[in-house]
Amino acid sequence: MTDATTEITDATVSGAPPDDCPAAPKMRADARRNRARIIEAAREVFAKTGSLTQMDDVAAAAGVGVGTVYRHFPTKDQLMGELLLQKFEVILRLLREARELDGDPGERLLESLTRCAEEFQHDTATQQIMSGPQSAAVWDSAAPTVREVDAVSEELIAAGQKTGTLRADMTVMDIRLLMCGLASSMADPDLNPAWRRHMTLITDSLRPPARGV
Amino acid sequence: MTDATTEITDATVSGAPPDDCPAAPKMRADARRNRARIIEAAREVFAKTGSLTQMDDVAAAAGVGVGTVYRHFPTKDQLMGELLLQKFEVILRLLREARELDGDPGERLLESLTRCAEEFQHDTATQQIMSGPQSAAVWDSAAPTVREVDAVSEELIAAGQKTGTLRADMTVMDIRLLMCGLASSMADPDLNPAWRRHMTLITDSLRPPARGV
Amino acid sequence: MTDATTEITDATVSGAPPDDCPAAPKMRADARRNRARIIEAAREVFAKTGSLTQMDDVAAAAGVGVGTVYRHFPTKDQLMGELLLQKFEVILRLLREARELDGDPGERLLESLTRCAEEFQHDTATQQIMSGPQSAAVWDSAAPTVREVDAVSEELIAAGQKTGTLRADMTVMDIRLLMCGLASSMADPDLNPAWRRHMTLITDSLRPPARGV
Amino acid sequence: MTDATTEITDATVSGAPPDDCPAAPKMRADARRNRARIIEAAREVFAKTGSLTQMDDVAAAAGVGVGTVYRHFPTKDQLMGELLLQKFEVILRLLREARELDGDPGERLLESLTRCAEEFQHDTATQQIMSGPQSAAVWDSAAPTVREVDAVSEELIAAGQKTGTLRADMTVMDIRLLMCGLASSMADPDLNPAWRRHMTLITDSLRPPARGV
DNA sequence: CATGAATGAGATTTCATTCAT
DNA sequence: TATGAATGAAATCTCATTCAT
Repeated sequence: MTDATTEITDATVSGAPPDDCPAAPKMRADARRNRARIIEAAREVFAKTGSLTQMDDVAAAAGVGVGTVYRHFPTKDQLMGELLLQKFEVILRLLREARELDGDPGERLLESLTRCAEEFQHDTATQQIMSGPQSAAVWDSAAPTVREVDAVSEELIAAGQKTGTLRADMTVMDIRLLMCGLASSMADPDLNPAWRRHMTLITDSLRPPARGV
Repeated sequence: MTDATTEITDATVSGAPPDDCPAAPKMRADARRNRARIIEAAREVFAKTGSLTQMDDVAAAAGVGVGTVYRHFPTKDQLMGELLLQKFEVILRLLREARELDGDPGERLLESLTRCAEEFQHDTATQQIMSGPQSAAVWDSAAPTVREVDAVSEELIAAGQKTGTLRADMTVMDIRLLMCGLASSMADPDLNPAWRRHMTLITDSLRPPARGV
Repeated sequence: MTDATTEITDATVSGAPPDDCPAAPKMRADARRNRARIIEAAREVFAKTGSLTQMDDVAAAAGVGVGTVYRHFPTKDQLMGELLLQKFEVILRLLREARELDGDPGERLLESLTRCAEEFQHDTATQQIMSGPQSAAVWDSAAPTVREVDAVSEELIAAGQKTGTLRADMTVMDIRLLMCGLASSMADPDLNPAWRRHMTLITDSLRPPARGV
Repeated sequence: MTDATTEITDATVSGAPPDDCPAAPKMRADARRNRARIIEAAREVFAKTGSLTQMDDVAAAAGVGVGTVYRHFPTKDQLMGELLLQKFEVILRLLREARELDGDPGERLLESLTRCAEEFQHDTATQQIMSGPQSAAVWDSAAPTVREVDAVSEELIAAGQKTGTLRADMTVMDIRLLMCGLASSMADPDLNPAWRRHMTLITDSLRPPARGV
């Protein structure tokens, strides 16, 4: 990873709390610790139980009272949004890494899609949020990161199309469609075990088709 | 198509209420009318509100009391299951028709997948039920039809593989994965308009990939 | 049984529908048949399920529609009242028979209390009605018969006190208290098997106590 | 009575919440206050409306929301169970006191039965719960106390039989049968005023009958 | 600030009773 | 007249969110 990437990553990924939220840099030490514990606990319990997880469960898992959870995330949607944001920050990092690596950019993109999928693999909540009909508010805080993800993707797509690895008509929309679909099949216990097969089909559909575009 | 097949299709698709349900052939005229209204209303309101739709809303939309809804569908899951069942009956019919038509069976299959998708296109209810995380009971009544769908699909896949239209490693599981994914992206208002593009990608991914299986 | 008794029994017991009810002597043959079937079915299903039996169940057991049940018994309470009435008619008959028999009247009374209990033994509904807090309406139609039962009881008590078999301070109220209590313990699945023991205690408590009244 | 026994009695009777319930000693002051208010309100409203009392009514009577009632008693059965438990704790105390007193143990037992009855006298709720057909779960939390009551009763019975005060064939089951019966007649507004008479009959039936066992 | 008790608007489901067929 | 479909007022229980301690 280059320095440039690291800088961007740090600024965008790590701290990055929503402005209206007491996660500002000057947060008290214990508050920051609590916030971290809550997010960690939320990730685990949402991953297990999906979006029907209750706020009380998150609080219990974090070892704090519900009130504390609400102090940091005034809404269940905002808490889920934070989890989503963090996932997309990881995704963004993966794509940026792919962009910096040597080798065919198309292949790099396809490989990082698989890596992204691996991030979802055990995270029921993210699967459900990505696939399902959630309240729009969940996406609010992740939106800027999603836009960055799209930007990096576009670069990679363009480069991959030049080398002929990716189909000429491919756009970021394709990635959204397919990854949304993947998340959905992953969220289904029956289909989840076959997710790598699904990934293969997705990958193949993004290469130039045998019969031409 | 043979007469026998047609008969079976008709018999299975049109009436086809679950055995334990008051939709038996000899239902009273008004009851049958109400049942139809409830299903229609359910489809509409589920499309609007998603799976968090309430039974009261269905009843109100159908212009009947809740009790009436419950008389016809003793459980919310069973009502959702009925919506699913009806869609799958249509799908089954489409696939059977494809099987009987002349021309390359692989192409027939791919075309009928598109036709199936057209069935979902405006049916947010089914999209959400298919893509979302539902209690398993929702699938109960549709299960036999789903199995028949799989059976017909398998025939078409085998034939399509012989003529080289479909990839050699394709199975019905692929269809499930991809169609579940399609339903999911369709259910997202942002992605829905691009569903034909999603369908194209799906179709392409089921043909033999350029680089071989 | 003497003729006199038979006459009374016939008049009081068999026909005897409440005045506001279409069970009047001039009921149509099929209506009378239906009424009988309903009562019979109600007795069985109430005996099994107790007072939480539903009207639909009664109708189903009788092989008629709910509407028909309601034609004969405008209220669940009235249907239960009819069952109660019939039980008390049997009780009345038993007590009258006791009165006519030879031998010590006190012993006759105590024996018929046991016989009455045998009538309840398998009839959960009557047990519950007698012991539990039911809507007063249930007792309405049985009330006159209950009064007759009391009258006969009083005769037997007086006679039994003369021969010294029954305690001198005994009244019909004692019977009510004790039989209500018996019904209650019978209604409890744990206590029910011991009901004959309960009966023994009851019987003993109605004889002159060892230490005098 | 030894000091130890007294201590245990106190410990068991006063606080004594079920272990799985938020009534643990370290409950917040307001929570404990609310819990007490709920129990008190429940007793009143159950006394009035019987076991068809609704949780909403209890909540309203206690001046709290339904949610609060459910926080303390996750089930209606558990709430009723608590009422029962508290009564049986009083009963247990009465019997233990009887065991420690001087004088004939049989007489002590019979007297404490009357005292127990006095506890029910104005508590329609307990009367109905004891006499009526309740779901078995209602008895769950009181079960251990009931067993202790039985144990103490057995001691007293054995001692009372030795002195000839109690009938030779008496068992705890007799007490259950008779007290269940008493509760039932008490619950009936018509019979309630005569409950002391009922108690007399019960007492007499537990002494050796004149004609021998 | 943290806590977790309290809130109360629903959510699903039941069932005595009514009424169109 | 008989039928059984329709009714809808409860009843129990849940859970995101608030607020007193």
